[in-house]
Amino acid sequence: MGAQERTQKEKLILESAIKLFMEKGFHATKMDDVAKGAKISKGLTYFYYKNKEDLYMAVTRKAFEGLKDVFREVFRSKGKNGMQMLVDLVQKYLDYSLQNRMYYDAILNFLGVLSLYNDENTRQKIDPLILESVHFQKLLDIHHDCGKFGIQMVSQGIKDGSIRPELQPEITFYTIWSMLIGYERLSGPVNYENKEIKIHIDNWKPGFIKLMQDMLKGTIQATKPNIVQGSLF
Amino acid sequence: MGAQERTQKEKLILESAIKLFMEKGFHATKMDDVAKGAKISKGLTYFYYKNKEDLYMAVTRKAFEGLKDVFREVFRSKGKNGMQMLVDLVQKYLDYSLQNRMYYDAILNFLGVLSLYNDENTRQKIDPLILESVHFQKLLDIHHDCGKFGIQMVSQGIKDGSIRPELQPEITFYTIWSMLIGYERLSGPVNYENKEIKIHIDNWKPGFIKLMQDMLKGTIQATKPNIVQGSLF
DNA sequence: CAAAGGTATTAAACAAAATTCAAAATATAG
DNA sequence: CTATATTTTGAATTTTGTTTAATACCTTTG
Repeated sequence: MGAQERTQKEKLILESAIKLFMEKGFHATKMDDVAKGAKISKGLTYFYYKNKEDLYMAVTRKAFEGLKDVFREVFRSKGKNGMQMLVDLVQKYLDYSLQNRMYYDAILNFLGVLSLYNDENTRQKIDPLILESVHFQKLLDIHHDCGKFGIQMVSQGIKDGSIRPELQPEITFYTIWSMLIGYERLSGPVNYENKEIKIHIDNWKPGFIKLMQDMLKGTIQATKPNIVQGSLF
Repeated sequence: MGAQERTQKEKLILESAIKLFMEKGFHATKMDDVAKGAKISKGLTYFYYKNKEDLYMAVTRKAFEGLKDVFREVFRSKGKNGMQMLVDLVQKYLDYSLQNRMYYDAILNFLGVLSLYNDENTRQKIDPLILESVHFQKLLDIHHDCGKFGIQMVSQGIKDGSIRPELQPEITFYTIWSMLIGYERLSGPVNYENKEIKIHIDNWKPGFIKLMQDMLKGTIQATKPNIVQGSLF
């Protein structure tokens, strides 16, 4: 069996895992089911993936690679100034995170682990199986690349004058990324008491993007006031 | 044994669980250890908590109650306008999330579950044990209360003129909350290649808060430009 | 006060699922 | 075509969450 066939099998297992994780989530998915889905024996999954955590890291890697594609695609697109790139990024990022919930859960989980990893005092709290995974190492790079793309977009915006010059690219980009991460967690319909008003992704997103733009622009042009209108409290 | 003694035992178990979750995390903590820590038999933990998930929900509840205290405390503090309240909230929220990492993980996990819960199509993907937990129901209320506090702060700021009037309180508050959620996930030292510059919580936070303020204020007063200085790309 | 009934507690049994392993099948190379 | 390495399997093992049957304890009441 050549390396091609090997990766072939690896892919089969990965695809089975992705399908099941999407349907039932990580914990409800049994290694038995993954094997069945890939039409192999359970033991063989352990030949290609060290353990369930390693398999999850492989899934996470695929998820984060997809997100990195979003960053790259936006960054490579021609004829946009920095601000336009960032608005575009926000749109596409949110689309990706909301349309691939399981993937995004995986990314978020990785970011939590990363946060522990970057601090020597907390590193030992990470499940050793995660650190042993080859995919974890790759994820560090992918995360780094995304940050680099984003920071460059802000820098670009400062250079071309679409973003106010006193901003620091790193801090600014990380703040935007923070917003994006939280958005997905909070989105979805939220009911407020017996009132029928819901804060829903569909009517929240434009306001969210506008706020981000306001944050980056030098001057804010006031639109018509909108005070109590539509407000619950 | 009266109700007091009962809650006494419940607390003992909860405290043991919290201690262990903080030290080793949820998965690495075994029900056996929890029981040992509370100096009771393993079986008894199942008398007071239906299952491990239920116990985790109890921990999450304690975590979210602590966060709600932060919201309430800020909201009740006198002599502040809306903007000052929000800046205060951001400071205290980040302190809380960074000083209680395990608690915050639990809250974030709950927010993820909530996001599934609020959408009828995804609700069935939630582990039934979570939905059965009494603590889950309480968490819905606590989450709601936090939102209410935050939205009221923004409303207050619009009324007293410290926040620009065209903003919608709900959307604005949820956007701020998004930022806060993401901040914790991204914080910690991040290394960029061989350069020794790190984006660290300590030097990121002031810039983060400034950006949030800029977003809410009607006019942005430019400070001295800071373009390439300290920027990596 | 003693029997009855409920509540709390334990230790052992059970079950589910991840992981390991020894043996068998298959492929590859000399 | 034989020897060696790689792949694959199914069963054994282990770990750990959960259930249960038996026991101790406490409270009420006749």
